[in-house]
Amino acid sequence: MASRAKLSVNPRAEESRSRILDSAEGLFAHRGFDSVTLRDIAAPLGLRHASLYYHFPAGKEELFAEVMERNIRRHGAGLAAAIEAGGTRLRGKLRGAAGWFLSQAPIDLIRMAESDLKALDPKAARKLMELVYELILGRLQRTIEDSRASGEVGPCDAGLLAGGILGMVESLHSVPVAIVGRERYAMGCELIDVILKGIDYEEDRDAGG
Amino acid sequence: MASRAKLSVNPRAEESRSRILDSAEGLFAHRGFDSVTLRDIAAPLGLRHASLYYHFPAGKEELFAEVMERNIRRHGAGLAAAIEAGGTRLRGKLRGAAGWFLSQAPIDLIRMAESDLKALDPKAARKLMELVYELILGRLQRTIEDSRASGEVGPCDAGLLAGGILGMVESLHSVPVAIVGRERYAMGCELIDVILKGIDYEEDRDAGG
DNA sequence: GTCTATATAAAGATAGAC
DNA sequence: GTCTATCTTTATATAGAC
Repeated sequence: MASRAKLSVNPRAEESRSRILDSAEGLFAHRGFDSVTLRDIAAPLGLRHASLYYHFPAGKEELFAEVMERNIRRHGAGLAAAIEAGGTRLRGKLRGAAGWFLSQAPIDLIRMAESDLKALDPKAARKLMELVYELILGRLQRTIEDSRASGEVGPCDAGLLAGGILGMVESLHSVPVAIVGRERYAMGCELIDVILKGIDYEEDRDAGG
Repeated sequence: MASRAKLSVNPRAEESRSRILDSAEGLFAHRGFDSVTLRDIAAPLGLRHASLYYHFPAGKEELFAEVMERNIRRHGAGLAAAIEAGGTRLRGKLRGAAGWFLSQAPIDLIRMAESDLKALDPKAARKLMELVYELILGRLQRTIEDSRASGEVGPCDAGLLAGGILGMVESLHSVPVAIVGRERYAMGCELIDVILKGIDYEEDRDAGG
């Protein structure tokens, strides 16, 4: 975020740049690097794809890397806020997290690891993965660890659970809500309740902190 | 599987066709429809991409649809065998399932739903999704329901849990084993144990059946 | 800043030789 | 059955006008 050399301080340029990132974020998040073309990104903005090169001279790869970093940071910030808003108990925090994840485009870590990141140079790919671990998985993990420290839950591998919960909740993105006839958030809460029971969560114990 | 009009009964053709499907299966499973080219599929077989059109006259889409169907059926069969081999208790069955999933290329349902299947005509896409539900998620669901019926676990939404377990276990494909220093299968077992405890699994109760 | 026009590369697909 | 050769389309990317 800090090391990028800005081409201009023109507010019009910055806004245009930001709108491009917004458009690209949704498309890349849903369909991945290879499935999205620069024309897909430019068209909804009324732009020609060539115009994107003014803002991202190095082309698609640079745009994608920047979009992904922004996406992960935004996800992390939203997650932190959702956990915070969930209250002092772990159940509320995890429900908040689930609500946040399900309100956003999926974070498909499998596709990221197996496909998207292989299109980037290894250094950029590594950076993005580290951001995911730091801002998303790490946040979830620390939330669980805090509850563990305060005795709200029993012994458990918080890092493993964080990944498991994320994978579990994100997988709800692919369920056809119209067919199963149930809201994703409600399903997320039920799954979280199973996990909580599985790690001896007790609502009545003091949450500390 | 039954309705395809075979171009030939020549055993050489059938074998070649089968080798193409094998090559394509691994590539498509890991990287998805758009990221794999016909040249990627043909090259490792010492073939030119044009030769694929002999076996799949309708081109990439036909090849992909057939590969995916085969992949799902193979996955379902392997899953059934792994569950069977897991013994009579739910814990063993689910561990068998986890071991199977982790021995195969990831099933990325998010990518399938959000990206891959959109490249197919809706009828073919629908068929593939139904196969996933019938042969993979359905199998897991029935396994849980059987244990529920025999009193091995408490009340639970088996369909929801099946999806949750699949998403949870598949997400292990993206963890960097070299960094966390733990086998994926061991992590899968630990997550399954949490789920089982969360649905009141009791090893000692009679599993019935 | 965005455009048009174009270069270049790579993709899916087809025709016809062998 | 697989090849070579080629067509067409669609990408990314660049150059230069406005």
